[in-house]
Amino acid sequence: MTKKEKQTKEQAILLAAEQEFMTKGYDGARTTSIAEAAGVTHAMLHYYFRTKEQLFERILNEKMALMASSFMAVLGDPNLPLLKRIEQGIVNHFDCLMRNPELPRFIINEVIAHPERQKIMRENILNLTGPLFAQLQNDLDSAAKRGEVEHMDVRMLMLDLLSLNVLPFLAYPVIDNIFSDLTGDRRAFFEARKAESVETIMRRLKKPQTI
Amino acid sequence: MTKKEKQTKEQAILLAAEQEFMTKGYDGARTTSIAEAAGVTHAMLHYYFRTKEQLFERILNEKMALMASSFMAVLGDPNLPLLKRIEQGIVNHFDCLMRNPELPRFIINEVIAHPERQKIMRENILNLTGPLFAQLQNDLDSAAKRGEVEHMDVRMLMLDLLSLNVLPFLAYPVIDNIFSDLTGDRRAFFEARKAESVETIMRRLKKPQTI
DNA sequence: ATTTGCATTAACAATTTTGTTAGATAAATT
DNA sequence: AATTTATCTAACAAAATTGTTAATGCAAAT
Repeated sequence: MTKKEKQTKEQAILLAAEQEFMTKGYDGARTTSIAEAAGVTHAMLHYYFRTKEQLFERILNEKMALMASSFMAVLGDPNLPLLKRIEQGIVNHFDCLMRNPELPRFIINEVIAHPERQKIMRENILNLTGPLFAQLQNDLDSAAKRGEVEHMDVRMLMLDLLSLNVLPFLAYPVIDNIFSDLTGDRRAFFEARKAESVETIMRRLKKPQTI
Repeated sequence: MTKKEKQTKEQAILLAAEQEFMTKGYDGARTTSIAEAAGVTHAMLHYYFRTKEQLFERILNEKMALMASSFMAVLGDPNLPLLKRIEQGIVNHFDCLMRNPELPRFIINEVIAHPERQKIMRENILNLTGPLFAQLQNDLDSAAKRGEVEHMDVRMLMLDLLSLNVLPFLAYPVIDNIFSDLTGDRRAFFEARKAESVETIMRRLKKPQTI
């Protein structure tokens, strides 16, 4: 067997593991199912990755990086005017979620199941985004002083935004049961939600015009 | 052993099961841990509930009912003026979540893990809330015609509201890592989020005053 | 060509986890 | 009191699940 074919097998395991872990979580995933889906004996899985735990860490790290990049996306282009920038951030972030709809649920569940992983996450995300959030807070304050927007804590704004963007993905199967007619066309539903996120955040930020 | 003591044992198992299932989910829960936490032999667990699956169903049904009642809470008192009513709905719903912070995650995860349970949920929730949502849509339309609020699809409004209210609970451990200073005082954090939900939804609904 | 080292397999093993059962004990019913 | 029924325990059992290992094959390096 050539080197290329070896890499293919290892890759196949990683791919199958990603699928299994993302949909069933660590506890629900079975190493035998992963091996079977990858088309290899389950001994191979242990040969390449030692333990279920270590294989999982590979996937988790990958997804943590994705999570971090989604937090970067939300910040938008700092050269744009503030409101345009935030609108762009919302759209970027939402599009990122459309490409990775099960990402939030996976991260949340696994961080809660193993709180010791919170440290990894803090390092992965906070260090990258912390200074950028601070920068955005400055820009917000300036715009507020000029009367362009309401004065707001950037963290509260981010939470509003993340809530509106993330929950439809997190709770899709539940929403689908309650508002089935609304979600029938999945693509259209998410496009509508994206627009609604923008609208709601813009209204949260814009100063009401007084007479 | 008297009847009362028997009920106590059965109750102890249910209580321990609730704790275990809510925090670890079906896959992560162990019947032996439940029995141990309840202070009984694990044979007793099988004696009273036959299987892990059946014990789980008991807990799930209980939580589905709670979920349904939280959806009722969100609708508020129909006799209040529309905006007051919606504000009250948000606060009711949020308070309900404060008393049951892990409810949304539990329901979402278990419904996704076993899609056949979606039917149970539909019956539990949609039948109760469906007509009431339709009623609220009427009230919204009337108020919009009178120019008091923006015209909105009630389902989109509900999703905005549920998103803002639910996500802080769903993602608390993650948020806690990113905005640790904000969440340090857990109670204060949630009170602030409650107010923010109200503020954001009110701004989403109110017509901007034109000159 | 021989050696070296990685890749692979099949069989095995340990542990965990759920579930059962037969028999003992207590409670309720007659 | 005798009988019946429900509760309880300890031991056992089956299955699933993760992980190991010894033997084998194969490719590349020497």
